[in-house]
Amino acid sequence: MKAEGKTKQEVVSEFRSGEILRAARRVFAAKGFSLATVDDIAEGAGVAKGTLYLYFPSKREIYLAAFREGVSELAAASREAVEKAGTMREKLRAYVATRLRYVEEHRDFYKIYHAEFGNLTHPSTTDEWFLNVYREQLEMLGALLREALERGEIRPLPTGAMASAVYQMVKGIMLRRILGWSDETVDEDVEALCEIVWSGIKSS
Amino acid sequence: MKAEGKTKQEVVSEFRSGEILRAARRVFAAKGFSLATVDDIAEGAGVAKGTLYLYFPSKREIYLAAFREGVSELAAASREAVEKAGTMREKLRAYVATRLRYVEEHRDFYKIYHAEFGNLTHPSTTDEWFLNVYREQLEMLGALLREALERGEIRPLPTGAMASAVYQMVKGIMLRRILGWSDETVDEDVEALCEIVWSGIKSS
DNA sequence: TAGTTCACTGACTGAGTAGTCATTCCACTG
DNA sequence: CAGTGGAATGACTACTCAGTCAGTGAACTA
Repeated sequence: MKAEGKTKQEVVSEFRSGEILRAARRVFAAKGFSLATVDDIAEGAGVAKGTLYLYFPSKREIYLAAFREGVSELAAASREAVEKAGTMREKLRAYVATRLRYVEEHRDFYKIYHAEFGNLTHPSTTDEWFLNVYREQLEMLGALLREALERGEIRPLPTGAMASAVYQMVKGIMLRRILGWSDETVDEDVEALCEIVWSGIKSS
Repeated sequence: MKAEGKTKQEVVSEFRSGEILRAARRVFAAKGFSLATVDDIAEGAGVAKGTLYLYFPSKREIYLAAFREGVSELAAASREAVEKAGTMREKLRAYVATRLRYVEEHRDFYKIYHAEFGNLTHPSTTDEWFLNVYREQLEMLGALLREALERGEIRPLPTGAMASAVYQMVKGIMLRRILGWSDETVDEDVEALCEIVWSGIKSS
């Protein structure tokens, strides 16, 4: 019972999983789930294919592990940013800024995340899980909007529709940046987006 | 040289291609490109697999044919609606309404269209083609916004970012409807969306 | 009626790939 | 240094599936 911190084995093991996930994210981002092969990932991680299966039970689980990490981080960061901010307008800006910045620094993650959205209408690879994540994300925005609505800060429009619109607007700007179609800096995009959204929903 | 209208063969041939494409759209919408099999489509169309290859050279071409038709229709309808409308605000409403209504009646198409967006960051199935379609769609919106900007109808924000935001907002509402998460009627969604967008961009 | 054509069929082929497992390698122990 | 256990390997298996093609039969033709 050598119970101090981490055993050597644990360290090595974590290092390996980490390397595998890094490689997986690169490969899945570049090719998508179906076209990426397990051999690609093994090669990218610098290990033999068999080794992958010592750490993960299947290709899908590798994918999910690579994906979940980012999704959780992004969701947590968004939530935290919103909670910290004061006024509705500040919350909005915090939300937009946090997400755009996160994606800017995790481009491989964004590509997977974005691709997975495409599967939302035919749940396959990630089954129900990601659908629920999306629902929760919208629900968080929805709750925020309902509160603001009660305080009369925003106009009386269906909050569900507003939440979808805001969420996807942000995602659209992310896509634009990833495709290299934006000349603006992140901050400029944040600024423009906040302007549009806030003018769009605030009570006049 | 029996050159009146269509020969019997042509009629039969068109009927077959039509049936195949209808089946293809159903299958691709339900499973996505990779998980859909050619056998699925053949079964859905009520013909043998070999028959598909009399009408289309490959799985990918079936997919593209099923996809292109809808994309072109939607793009044409959007453009036409916008051109017919008078003021900027009317153009916006025409754009939103046309698209939401089209998707409402072509749900299978929307699922393919939506899924294909996910591949935009790793061009594979549709290669460059769909990327260009998307670019053109944004460009149409962008041009519209630039004109309005020159006339001082909307506020001075980057038109590219605005176009992305608007486009994706509409797409987000489509997704919401397809997932069955919207209690609103199409017209109510159109109304809400127009409100948000117009308030968001019009000059104050 | 016998002959010809051709759309159609579906069993088959071959390529590609997820997952396995007998073997090798190496770090550590006594 | 010999012995041991477990991590790592990669050739191999089992399977899926896009695409093929020899064969069938129904509709025409002479």
